[in-house]
Amino acid sequence: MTRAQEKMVNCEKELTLAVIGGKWKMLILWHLGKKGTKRFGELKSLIPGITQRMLVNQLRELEEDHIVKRQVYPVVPPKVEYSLTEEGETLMPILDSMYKWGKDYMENVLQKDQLQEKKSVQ
Amino acid sequence: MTRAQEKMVNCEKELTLAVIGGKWKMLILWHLGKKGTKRFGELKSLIPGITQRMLVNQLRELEEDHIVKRQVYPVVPPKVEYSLTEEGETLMPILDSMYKWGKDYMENVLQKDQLQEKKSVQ
DNA sequence: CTGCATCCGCCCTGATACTG
DNA sequence: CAGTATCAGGGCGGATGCAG
Repeated sequence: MTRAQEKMVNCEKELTLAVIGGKWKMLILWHLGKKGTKRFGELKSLIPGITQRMLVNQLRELEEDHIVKRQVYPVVPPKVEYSLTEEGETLMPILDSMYKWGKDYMENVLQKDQLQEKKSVQ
Repeated sequence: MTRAQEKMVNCEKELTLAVIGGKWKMLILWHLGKKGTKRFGELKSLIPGITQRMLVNQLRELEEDHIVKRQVYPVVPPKVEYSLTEEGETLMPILDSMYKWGKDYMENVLQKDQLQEKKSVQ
């Protein structure tokens, strides 16, 4: 039983969520998908606020789920590159649509919320 | 600041995840989207394993995010109906694509995993 | 540079009992 | 029927220190 399978209980949607739902995973996938292969340190500086522990942790889970590929170069100092697998690439359309939905939602719904707050204050 | 906004830190994708990412939210949205308006008790029996506490909790958050509409009928015994808002309907394509991706992923990737496990056991 | 180990606090979740 | 109140447990995530 893989990591993702343990989380999927009711429906295949849950499986997808289990794969991309980690706190930092969408950001990692986004960078790897849009900008291609990245080194560990590059990812770390591309994602403000993430700790080393969490970056390693999330990458390991994505690797276990066959979404991200890890390439180690036996040099000193160490060099490790991460990239999307073919399966990982197939997630990008979903991330794109989630990005668009979130953007529209922020503009449409949340803006209205703020207007109503202002009204009720007056 | 709404519930969803508090969680969105880096990117609009995170906002979408904050809206649908609750443990039972996708299942709730799925049932309301595919089968239309449902009463509280109907939802509860449609989602095996969910507790009353969590069903109330997740519905309240979806309501706060303007994804689900709550209609109360002042009768005895109480009758409360839940349905998707217009904003909620716009989530359905994303849930559909997540369903499809999860299904493909399960067939392609996870099946291969199981084959490899069998090989390594032999 | 890239990681692992440990400790720890907090939130999410579940179980249970009670109510209008 | 449709909730609310309370308590307890577990896991996720942060901080820090060490290592190859």
